[in-house]
Amino acid sequence: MDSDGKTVELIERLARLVTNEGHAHGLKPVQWEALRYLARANRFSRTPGGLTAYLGLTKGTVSQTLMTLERAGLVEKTANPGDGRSVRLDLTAAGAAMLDHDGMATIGKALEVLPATVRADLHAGVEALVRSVLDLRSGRAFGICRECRHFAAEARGPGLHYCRLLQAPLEEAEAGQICQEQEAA
Amino acid sequence: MDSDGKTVELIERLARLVTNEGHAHGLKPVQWEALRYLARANRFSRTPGGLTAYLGLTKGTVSQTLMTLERAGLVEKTANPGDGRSVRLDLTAAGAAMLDHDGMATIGKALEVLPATVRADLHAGVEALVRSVLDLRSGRAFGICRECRHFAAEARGPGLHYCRLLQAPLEEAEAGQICQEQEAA
DNA sequence: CCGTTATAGTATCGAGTCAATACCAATTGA
DNA sequence: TCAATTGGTATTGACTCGATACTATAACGG
Repeated sequence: MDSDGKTVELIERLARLVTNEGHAHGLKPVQWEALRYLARANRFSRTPGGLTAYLGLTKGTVSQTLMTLERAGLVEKTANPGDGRSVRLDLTAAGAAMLDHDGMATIGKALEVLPATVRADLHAGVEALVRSVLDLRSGRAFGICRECRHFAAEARGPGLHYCRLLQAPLEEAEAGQICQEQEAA
Repeated sequence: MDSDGKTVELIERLARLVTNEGHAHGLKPVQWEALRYLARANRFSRTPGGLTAYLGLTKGTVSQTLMTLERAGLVEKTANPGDGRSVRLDLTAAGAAMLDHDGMATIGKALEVLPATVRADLHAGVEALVRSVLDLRSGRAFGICRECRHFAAEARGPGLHYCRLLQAPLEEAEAGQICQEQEAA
């Protein structure tokens, strides 16, 4: 029981270490998170609303963060054809290049040093914990498209998949991105 | 493929979930971290400098946060006898009571749901990772007094320990607190 | 069709974080 | 004794963040 308390303390500490990494290159932790999200999310999820749900913040806050990133030339907004209310977000070349200097690489390096079994256990444990927290909070999983129950593999020919929920064709590359709507198969 | 990369993404997500918990009762995430630190740290470490090292921030920032907490009546400052520069920090009764509403309990709840083996593996993994990151960054461990190489158990009689580094007697309760100076035995 | 309601996003405000810089007072030490 | 170090505060500017209020587009129900 108190072992759980210790675990919580360690997780708290780890979280602080992670946000500490987020102050490189004049950006803020949340701005890095936004860039990383936009690099990983599919076109249905690269919107202010998607980012808001991912970060668990209010839309006003996220709107401000995106304005800052747009002013800095790291993110581009384009109107969403088909829904005049919605905005499509994309990393600019500068935004993508910025990710090469992502401080989270430090965490990756610290991970590499650990024995393979510890890494595997850690991965499984964090995955289970994230799922568990999201459950408690009824948050979205933001899992990978391919692992979704709405995903129809090769429904339109070789390498041409389909999303039954959004009724949209999916290219091979998109199947590996994260999606707002994802629900485990 | 890059299983480590996925782990880093999960850790990033977990860190975000943790900071999301930090907005209860009108406090900010960092303020909660300060309260938790002050509840766990021994008297040698309950100073602005100790908190600064723990959080990995600059001393100016921490000074501001402490002023806010002091104004809110959650933290008390007293002069440190023996060193006129230093300030001793203590939780007030209100500060200690505030910790009963700590949002990190949500993480603890999410943890409880997991199978015991997963919890144990997670604990070991996070512990190893935190250590590894601190190593890379040459940060202090802030481990528990009793597990320090400067700790002399029962050096002054039953339940009366001693710190060889600070040359100070330690009561039983203090042996379980975290310390700024801690170095693994 | 038209009005109601829901959805996507922006505007503004106030409190606070945060790094950077500059600063002060007490301590250390050559 | 007088410089360097250490512990902490003050100030500034950019930004986060929740709250609230607002606009515009879309969906729906009669």
